[in-house]
Amino acid sequence: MELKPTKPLSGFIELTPVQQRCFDTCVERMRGVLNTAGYTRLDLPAIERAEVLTDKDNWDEIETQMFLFQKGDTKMGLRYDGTVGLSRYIAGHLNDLVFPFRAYQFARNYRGERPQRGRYREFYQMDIDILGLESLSTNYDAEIVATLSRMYDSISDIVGRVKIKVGNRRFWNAMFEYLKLTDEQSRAAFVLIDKKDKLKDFLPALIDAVGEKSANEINDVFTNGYWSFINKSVNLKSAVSEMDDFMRLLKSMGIENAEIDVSIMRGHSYYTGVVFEFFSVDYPWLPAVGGGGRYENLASKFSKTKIVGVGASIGVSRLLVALMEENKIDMGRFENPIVAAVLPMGNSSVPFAMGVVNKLRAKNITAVAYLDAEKKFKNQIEYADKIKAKFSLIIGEDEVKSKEISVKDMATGEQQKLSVADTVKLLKTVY
RNA sequence: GCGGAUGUAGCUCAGUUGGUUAGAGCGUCGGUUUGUGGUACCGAAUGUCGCCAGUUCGAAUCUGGUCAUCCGCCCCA
Repeated sequence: MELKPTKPLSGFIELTPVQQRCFDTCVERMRGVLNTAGYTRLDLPAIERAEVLTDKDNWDEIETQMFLFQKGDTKMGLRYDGTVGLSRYIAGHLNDLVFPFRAYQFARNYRGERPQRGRYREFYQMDIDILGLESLSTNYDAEIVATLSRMYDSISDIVGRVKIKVGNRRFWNAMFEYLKLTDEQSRAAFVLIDKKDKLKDFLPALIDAVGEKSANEINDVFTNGYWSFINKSVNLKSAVSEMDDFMRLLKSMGIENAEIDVSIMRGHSYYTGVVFEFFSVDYPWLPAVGGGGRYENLASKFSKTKIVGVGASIGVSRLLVALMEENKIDMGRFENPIVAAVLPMGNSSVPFAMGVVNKLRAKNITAVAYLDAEKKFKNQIEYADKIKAKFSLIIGEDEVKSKEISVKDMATGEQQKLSVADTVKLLKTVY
C-alpha cells in the first residue's frame, strides 16, 4: 500500500515539542504585556465572506493571493490579517463596546502566495488595535508603537532586539498635493518610494513617473530630510509636526529605538496616517517582523459610523519559526519541565505508583508514570532519561511492601529510599 | 505567473567518466546475563534512487517531460 505524505503542505508550519514550548513562552509574555496595557482579547472567525475580505469583484485575480472557496452560493475565504475581521466586528458591536477600544487578536492568518523564507501560507499574527468613533487622537499612534515595542522587549532575550522605522502617509499625500501630481502619478510615486531600498535606479524611475522637477523634490526628502518641506504647504507643515509629535511621545514612553524613515509605506492600501515597521537588529536578513499604522476609513463598508483606528501586528511565526529553523534560539531552556518519572516495575506495582503520581500532581509537581510496567526496567529508566525528568521514582515489589520509594536524582545518579511524604517534600523543595 | 536550484532509508546527506546484491551518520528496535539511563561495543529493520517515457547490452547516474520542494521575483489585498 502506498503511504501518504507526512509533510504538511508547503508553507504550513509544524513545531516540535520543544519549539512549541518556546513559541508558547513568547506568546505568553507578549500577552502579559497586552493585559497590563488594558487590551481585550478577541477571537474572531478564521473564515469571512469573500466580500468582507476584498472590495474587488474580480474573483479570479484575487484567488491567487487568498484562500477562497465557495459553499453553495456563498463565497468565502480565510482571513489574511486581523484588521479586516476586526473592522467588521467593531461595526457590528458598536453598542457593546467602550471607545476608545483596545483589542488584540492572536490567531492564524492565511495567504495564498508562494512560500519562501519567512513567508508562510499559514502563520500566527498578534494583532493589536485601538479604535475610536469619529476621531482618535494621534497620541494613540505613539501608544500603540510603545506597546508593541514593549512586547518585543519582553522576548528580546529569546529573539534579539528590534528597531522601529516610522513613515507617514499623510506626509506623502501632502507632498503629492504640493507637487500637483495626478492620481496616477501619485500612485506610481507611492509604489516607487515603497520600493526605494530595493531599486537601484530609484531617481530615473521616479523621473519617468512624475517628471524631473517633482522627482527631484521627492528625492530631496531623502537627501535633505523631510524637515526642509515644513513650510511648503499647510498640509505638509501639519504632517511634519505630526511626525515630530509622534517621536517626542515615543521618547516620553522610553522608546529609543525608533527613527523616522519616510520611505516606509506598507502595502495595505487602507492606511492613512502614520505607518511603521519593526525590523530585527540581530537578524537583519529577516523581513519586517511587525508593523502597522493608522486607518481612518476601513470600516466604512460596514457602518455609517466613522470608525478610526490605529493597529499593528507582530508576525509571530515569521519571527520565531525562521529563527528556530536557523538554530538561532537556544532551545535548552525550553526543555521538558517534567520533575518526576514514576517507574512501576511490573503491573503489581502500578496501583501504588498511580497513587504516588496523584499525590505529586496534587502538590503541583509535574509527574508522569511509565505504565508499560511489564517492560524491562532498562526501557523505563531510558524513558525517564529521554524526557529529561529530574527524578525517577522507582517502585518495585520491595518499595510497595515497605511503602518507601527509591528516588533517583537523574543528574547525579544518586538514589535514596524515601517515604511518599518525604519524596513530595524533597521534590517540592528542589523544584 | 516568471527565473534558479534540488528530489536517494524516518531525518541529514554521500554515491567517482553509466557497470554486479545502493551507502554513511543520526534516529528507531534488539543485544552486551536477571531491578538502573546519559558515554561505549555488537547486531537488525527500513529504499519501486520523486513519477513517466526515451537512449543503452546495462540508468540513481545521460536526455525529454511531469510533479513536488527550496531560494528569489511578481504580489503583499
